[in-house]
Amino acid sequence: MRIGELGQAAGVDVETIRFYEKSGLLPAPARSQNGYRTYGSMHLECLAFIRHCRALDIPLNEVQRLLEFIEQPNADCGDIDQLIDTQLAKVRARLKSLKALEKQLSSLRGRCGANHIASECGILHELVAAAHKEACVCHGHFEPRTLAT
Amino acid sequence: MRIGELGQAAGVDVETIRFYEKSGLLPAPARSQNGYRTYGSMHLECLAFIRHCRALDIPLNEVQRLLEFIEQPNADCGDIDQLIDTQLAKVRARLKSLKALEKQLSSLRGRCGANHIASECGILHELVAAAHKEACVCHGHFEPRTLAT
DNA sequence: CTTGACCCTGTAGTAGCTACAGGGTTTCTA
DNA sequence: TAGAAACCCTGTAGCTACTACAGGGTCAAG
Repeated sequence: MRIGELGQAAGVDVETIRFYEKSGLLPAPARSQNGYRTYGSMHLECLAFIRHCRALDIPLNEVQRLLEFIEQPNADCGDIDQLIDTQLAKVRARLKSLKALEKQLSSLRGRCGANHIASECGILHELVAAAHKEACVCHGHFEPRTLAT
Repeated sequence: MRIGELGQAAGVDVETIRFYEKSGLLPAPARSQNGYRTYGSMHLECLAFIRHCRALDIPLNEVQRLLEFIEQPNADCGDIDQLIDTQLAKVRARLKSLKALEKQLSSLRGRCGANHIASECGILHELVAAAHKEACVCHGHFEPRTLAT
């Protein structure tokens, strides 16, 4: 099948398919006489594998490694456990920081309940006040990245 | 103070500071004779404001708008509520999808508890099996993006 | 024959930084 | 004083994972 059909079958953009091929994830397929790519079911399964791993937020370079493991059934798979553990840790860390963020935003949201002009906006006041505290060098540094990963 | 001092005071990279100036968020400061930037406390507060909003995952274009509101105290601030609401909704959606992701990864992790070769890896088997199901066109499409936002 | 859909390669853009490259200025130490 | 290291400048490029052109070729249907 041609690339459009593959895309339809896997629910993936043709441009994404070409991207994966260029990235080395998806093997380059045979070409027909007019230069069009020609795919079989093996490519469809490979593409589905990639998309499934992406759904698990696994970075492309790690998906690459998993694909290599499939190619080499006798390789040691300790790294696969590690990979999933790493993903799990990342997800948990993000959950934690997002919960803190939700809490803060909710609190901030509670500061303004009705339309009025900017000078009376509780949200703005709070943001400015927070910045003022942070800009006071005797209070140390607020590390924003830590919170919002 | 010079850019390095400002960066130290706010806990921000000098390159990020230049980036913010270029992006129009941070006003361009005066320059000394040698071309070095010269900052005062107003810049420090502005920078702290930006970083605080970033910590709340507010996109830079929205931070820009908030800064404009501060400049125009008589402007209507209905949009600020909207902005925080939008952020809250985004955070909640992400929390939801990450929880589902954590659940899936935990389940997947449970499939492999000890070191063995790749052909015996429960994780790999599960990933391949999932891809096989997905690659079967009669089962419809699995939309990965929906899950992993 | 024409038109629209599909295909091709290569380039560029997204968001928010971060890291050079190449060169000028300042500060400190020997 | 000289030299080295730290700091400063502008401009460019890279990261991740796509996504969207631009410009041109191919195919199928009307």
